[in-house]
Amino acid sequence: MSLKHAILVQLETKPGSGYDLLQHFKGGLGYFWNAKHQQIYQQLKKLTEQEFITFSLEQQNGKPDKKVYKITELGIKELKRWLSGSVKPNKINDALLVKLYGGHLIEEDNLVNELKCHQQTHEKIYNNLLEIEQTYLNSSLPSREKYKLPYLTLRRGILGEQAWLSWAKEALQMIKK
Amino acid sequence: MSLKHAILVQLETKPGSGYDLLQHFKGGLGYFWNAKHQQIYQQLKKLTEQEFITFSLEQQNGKPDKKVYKITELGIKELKRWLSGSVKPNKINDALLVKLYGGHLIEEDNLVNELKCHQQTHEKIYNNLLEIEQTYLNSSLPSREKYKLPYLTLRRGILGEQAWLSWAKEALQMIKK
DNA sequence: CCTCCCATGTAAGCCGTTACATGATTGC
DNA sequence: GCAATCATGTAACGGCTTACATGGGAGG
Repeated sequence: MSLKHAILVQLETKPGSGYDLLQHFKGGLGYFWNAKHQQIYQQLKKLTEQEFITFSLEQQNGKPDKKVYKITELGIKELKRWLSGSVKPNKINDALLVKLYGGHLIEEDNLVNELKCHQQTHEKIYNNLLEIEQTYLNSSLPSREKYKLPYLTLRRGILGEQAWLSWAKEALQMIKK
Repeated sequence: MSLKHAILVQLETKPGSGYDLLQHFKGGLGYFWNAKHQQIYQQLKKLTEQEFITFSLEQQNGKPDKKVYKITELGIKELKRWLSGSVKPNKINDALLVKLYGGHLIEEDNLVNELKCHQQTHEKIYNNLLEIEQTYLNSSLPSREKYKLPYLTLRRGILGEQAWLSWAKEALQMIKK
């Protein structure tokens, strides 16, 4: 049930539309949570009903209208309540590993191709994260201080992807042998 | 929708009860998928209806009866079909990172404690995985060859946990500064 | 023309969690 | 006595995915 709180956290730092939130969830700093637009719009609706957020309509020229959401006092209270509680360690449900585990039932080429395909995806994400890190590291000291905690989530992404890529290299070598 | 296939993969290597499967999902080699008993029993029911698995009742002395499931020909066919397809990269939904991201709203001590608490959990998992690795590495060559692919999923776990622990160390240092 | 981007939603259905339920045995 | 382990399930609810739906503007 953290999508709600992931949205609240984002809106607390900066008001935005459902579409804006979606971009964040796709992009780098949204590394920590994934959501599709359908789910985001549904949650925004619920959060509005609960009065944790409000929205104002913004007209744009040449583009559709936007609903710009921002967090309310009540929303900040709820967010603080949630942040003060403890969260459960992340659980891992990785379909690729299920496939590997049962890999003896299929052709080796299939396995190798799948791994290489995933490797490419992870390399892209990794490079993307490194770019964002560079932007952070080149920013001013007060800015770096301000975004210290979000930067830590970025670091989690970077170290996680490094580990994934090391593993993939090792795995490909071992399969080919 | 991979829990079904995670179960099939497990039953393909060795028949077992719902309870046995649960232990696998909790223990080391089940690192790649998580499930609670309620969900496992439900899926076993569905898989039985679809005739991908069958079960036989086994009586035990001093313990409740067991339903020992095993995969059918049809089940193996279905499993091979699924294994031959491609799977999507894993998505990350990490509540701890959401909490960190919004950490400026709560006290630093809260954040540090939460991190340390998760650190302990991950250390336990890590040590557990290393133990299993030792058992694998000390096994006979034909055995090592046989469990080559499951071993790769174990390696994923080990490298993943190493990365997590490195990150946590870094994060704690950075927060305290 | 076709595709991508912007921007928002509804509805159906499966996936997963939480709560509830039972009952014997073993160890502290 | 109390908790843990073995062993299996049902029911309700909320989370998440997939499919369907609309509609204008920009660029190739």
